[in-house]
Amino acid sequence: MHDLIRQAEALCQRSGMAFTAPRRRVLEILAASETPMKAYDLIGKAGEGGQATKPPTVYRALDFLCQLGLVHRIEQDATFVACNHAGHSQPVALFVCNTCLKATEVAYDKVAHILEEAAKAQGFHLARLVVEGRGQCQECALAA
Amino acid sequence: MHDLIRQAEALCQRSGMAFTAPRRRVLEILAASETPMKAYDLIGKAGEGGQATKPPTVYRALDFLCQLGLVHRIEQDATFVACNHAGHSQPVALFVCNTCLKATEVAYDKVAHILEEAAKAQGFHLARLVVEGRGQCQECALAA
DNA sequence: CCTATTATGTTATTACATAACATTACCTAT
DNA sequence: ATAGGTAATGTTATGTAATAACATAATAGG
Repeated sequence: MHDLIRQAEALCQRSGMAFTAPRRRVLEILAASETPMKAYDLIGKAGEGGQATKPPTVYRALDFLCQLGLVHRIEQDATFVACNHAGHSQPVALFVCNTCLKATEVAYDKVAHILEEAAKAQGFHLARLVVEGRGQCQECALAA
Repeated sequence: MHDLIRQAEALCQRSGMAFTAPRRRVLEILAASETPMKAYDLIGKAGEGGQATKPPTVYRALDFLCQLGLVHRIEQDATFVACNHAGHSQPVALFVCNTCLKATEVAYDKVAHILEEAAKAQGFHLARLVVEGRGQCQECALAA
């Protein structure tokens, strides 16, 4: 979990990007969270000493972290989650449990490939792909 | 294009649901649009005689139409598009062109299947799947 | 040290969506 | 026919998500 912060530092160093205080705080909060978070929950906690901060501060940090692949945005419900496989940004699918709300991250190379082919068959060139699911995770299924 | 309206009528009749005026108007506007529309564009046009109406009116109609599979919500940018394959709601992927903004709908049974297997391998039971893409369509690629 | 660049701070606003409650339309059982 | 239930719409207000626009500060390269 602190791994993620160290990886972020390393990644920024290599790319010549600044791992500034707001970026660090947003990533720390997300990394510490069990579940994906809404932007305004972050806004309420990402200031100095856990205080509230302003929306643009958080949204800019999120944009930055998403571009680096350190954070993923879940489009279905506009939430954000820290990435497990920090850095090496392979395509991932995100499955969110309707019960515990935790997100499971899954690599999906083969699927991406099939979709690219399907798109290509229609002459469509894919630049970005979003694959998300909702359902029930194993733990919650067993608990039920 | 009026096909879609007729299919909607038939579908509602069969299911015992009412194809009311606001639902019809929202579907008509979406069916006539080349590109996916934002909710507030619909709110500006879905009233009697093309006048503006209130948000809940439109959001309720959209929920209804989405549940019936007559309309799809594109999660990436919170837009709505009329469905081509009205009624028989097989899973679809939506590819949006960054240039002309039109959405291409593609069936993806095989992909859905693979993803279900991938999820199952982690004990995750998928209830809903979102597959969306961004890129460039054939026409815009040729025009460039 | 100056200046271009990159990032943050700040204020205000725009865009997206729903809660809560009142009202209307329609069906059906008596 | 009509009372009562159900499903849908109308209405008001508010909650939630995101960005525009401009000012200020930090930093790196010449």
